[in-house]
Amino acid sequence: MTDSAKPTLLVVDGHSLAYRAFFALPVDNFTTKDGQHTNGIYGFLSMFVNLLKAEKPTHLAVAFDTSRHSFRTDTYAEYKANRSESPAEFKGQIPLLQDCLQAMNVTVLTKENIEADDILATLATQGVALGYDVLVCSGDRDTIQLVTDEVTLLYPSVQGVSQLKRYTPEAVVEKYGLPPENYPDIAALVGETSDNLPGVPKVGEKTAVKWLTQYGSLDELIAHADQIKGVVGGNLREHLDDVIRNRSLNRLLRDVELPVGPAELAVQPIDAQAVRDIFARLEFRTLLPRVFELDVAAGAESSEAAPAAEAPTPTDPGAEGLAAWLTKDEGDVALELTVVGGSPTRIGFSRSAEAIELDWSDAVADAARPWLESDAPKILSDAKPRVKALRRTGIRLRGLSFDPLLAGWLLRPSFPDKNLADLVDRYLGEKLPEADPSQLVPETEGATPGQLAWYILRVSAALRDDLPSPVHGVLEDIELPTLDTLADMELAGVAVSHDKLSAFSSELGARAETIAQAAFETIGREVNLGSPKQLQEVLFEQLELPKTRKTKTGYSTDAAVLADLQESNPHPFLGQLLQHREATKLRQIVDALDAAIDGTGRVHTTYVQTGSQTGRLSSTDPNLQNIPVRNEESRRVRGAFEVGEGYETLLTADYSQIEMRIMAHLSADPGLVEAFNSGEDLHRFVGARVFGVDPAEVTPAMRTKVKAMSYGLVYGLSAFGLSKQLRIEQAEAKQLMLDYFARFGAVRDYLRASVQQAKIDGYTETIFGRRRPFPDLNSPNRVLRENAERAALNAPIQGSAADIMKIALFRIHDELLRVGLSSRVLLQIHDELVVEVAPGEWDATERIVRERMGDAAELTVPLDVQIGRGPDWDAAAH
DNA sequence: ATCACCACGTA
DNA sequence: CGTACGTGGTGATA
Repeated sequence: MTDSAKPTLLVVDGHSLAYRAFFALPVDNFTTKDGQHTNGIYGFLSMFVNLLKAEKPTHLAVAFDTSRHSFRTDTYAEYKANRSESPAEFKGQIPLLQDCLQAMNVTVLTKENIEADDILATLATQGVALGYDVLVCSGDRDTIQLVTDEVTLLYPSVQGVSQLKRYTPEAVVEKYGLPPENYPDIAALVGETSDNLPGVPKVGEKTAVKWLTQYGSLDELIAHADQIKGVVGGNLREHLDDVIRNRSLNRLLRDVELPVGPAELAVQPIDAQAVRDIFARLEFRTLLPRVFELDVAAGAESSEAAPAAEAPTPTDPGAEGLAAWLTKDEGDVALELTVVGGSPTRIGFSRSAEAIELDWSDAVADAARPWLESDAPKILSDAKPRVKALRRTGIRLRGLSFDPLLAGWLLRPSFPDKNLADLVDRYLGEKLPEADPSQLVPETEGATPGQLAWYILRVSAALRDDLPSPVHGVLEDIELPTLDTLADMELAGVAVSHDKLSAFSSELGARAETIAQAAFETIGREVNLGSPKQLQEVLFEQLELPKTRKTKTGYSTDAAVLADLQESNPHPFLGQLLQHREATKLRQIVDALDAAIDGTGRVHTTYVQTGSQTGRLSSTDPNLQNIPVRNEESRRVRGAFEVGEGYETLLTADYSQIEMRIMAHLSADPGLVEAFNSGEDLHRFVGARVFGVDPAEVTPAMRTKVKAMSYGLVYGLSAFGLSKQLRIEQAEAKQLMLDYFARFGAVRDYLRASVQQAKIDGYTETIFGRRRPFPDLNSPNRVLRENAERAALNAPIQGSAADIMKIALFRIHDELLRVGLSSRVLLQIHDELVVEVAPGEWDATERIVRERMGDAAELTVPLDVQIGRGPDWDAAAH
């Protein structure tokens, strides 16, 4: 605040300042990994933060133009007409800048047909009337007319936006020789090139000031225009109309109707989480502390500093008191289990404002067991590892009713919060007390299990309020049952033969070595064949092969590129390199898998339930969803996945063409629906339609083409991409697409409509109500927008397939348990399941798997399930 | 130690 | 200029 007790109102022209920043900052340094330019946003915010820090306004607003069209262009069509269209890269930054300001709780004002400076003029006038000191910050000279004793203009100097010159009445007089209210007169005479307002020829600032001083005002000057001598006098008389027009156009409106007045513009605390979110998206790092510092300096009651409700101090009811506490029927219970090395060590519970906690012991386990195994609803955060830990102690937890981590992912699958602390921060605006891990004796105590349970309870209530009902349905009907199933699958693991793997590894290692030596022989020196950098030297400098596809750091040496090179410029090194890559890659997979085998000969992956944006699972440590299958040799890895001891055989089951079936269902395309109901091979059927021949006459080449086209559809493939994949001319690819859509037009219509709907809703939805937001669908940045369009096209299809598989998976799991079979599901690979079948259970298991996969969803086309049987994964494939 | 990048495995 | 993932090596940073 200024020395006086007067409030200070700061009004800023966002458009003109961001525009200056846009040209002042090099775009190369301000582009996110997605390709979004941020130089204008960054430059503006940097200047803005400095401004707030220096001036400490009590009231604040930022105004923007809505378009280049305004009431001024209505009166004078050429107004600003000479300005080149502002670049799309700039325009795209404005909405994001406004998002930033919104996150900082700064009022953003715009008005149709009104320029930002008119909004500034209006607020300045109203502010003065209310007795405020006013600061106007604009890059438009016309705002000089606003300067008075109470209104100071901050104008960016030519050096850049960070340097602001203060225009007080004295400063204006010093610079222009006339008081601020006369500046528009000067401008009217001189003209304003940037606004396409021509003035009087040969008249510059000097002459204008001389005349205005002499006659006292523009009106007087015009009245005595005939007295002015010389060429300039004649020019003035000839251009009087221009001068009058200029003067009327450069007068700023001071009575624009606005939704808020200065009094409602009091500076607000920032929304810390929103600022973090948007800054993370824009990849602003250094700006974040500067903005937060500002908040604290202003003494604003920031959300960070908001007095958080105090976590209760948990009591220990003892094993005796525990059962009684748990069976009180008084509302939701959250529980937190501390797990160390896969076993429970401590357990905490919370109900409303109460919290209890106990060390884990047999007595505690026995006291809690009836409740844990009952249907009574339970809330756990990151439940899967805790469910697993309990299961290891022989307790099968039931009644899981909510997991805030899953709920948070369903709500924002693109930015999943990693842990409870993130959720507490985002949904409660509080800091979860955490022990400082860097200190042996932490200064701050971490929350105890009982307190964590209390936080889980509250954060879950907040999340429940935010979950749209279809999304809540996905949580309850799909994700929670799936979680339970995954816990069992991970615990079971899959038997993998160390002997097979180590033999294979040695073979591959020896082969890689032989190939490497031969390759070194070929090029006459030894290089690291695993280093793309060194390979580029060999290929493009030493061997002088033609340069290939560019990457960020040079030229690509990937397999597709090498194969192309081999065709155009055959060289023995290329083949050797490809073979070496194949052998080392395979060995790496084999070794990683081997290393993951536990003491009982089994490998336990971890399924990350929040691991994708579409609803699929992901698999880590090790990833068992990318085990090779595409060529004969690599399938030996699958051969190492064996039926475990005590079991009879492996069963594999997969959905055939599930994504195309979902397309048929969603688009209701009569041709595609018929294809699936006819029982004919899909690609043969489609090929027959597209090429107008009998199914029997569809050649392999035709089948390959429509197959690529069908699969490509699901990903938003372009004619360009299709031509590249099929190695055909773009024109032919284009024609293929036309022929395809001539027969299956409803597919194209559906895909178009689905993206269109997503643009309106801001998200896509699967058949079961899973949503995925797409903020970039309306982005002016073409790369960003088109990427979002393809992802949005794919999301409902891939996501619905994921939903269907999850439903089938947990129903199979549950039914196997319910009917008392020992057979168990081990792996899920998106559209495939691997099941370990106990002796004598083949028929029953096969029937359950087939039926539950087949009826997991009611579509207009059947869900086809292929089942195979064998002693190992490779042999069980059909 | 940590990160970005390339390359490559799967559905 | 084809969606969704995870892993491991290299080479540059800290």
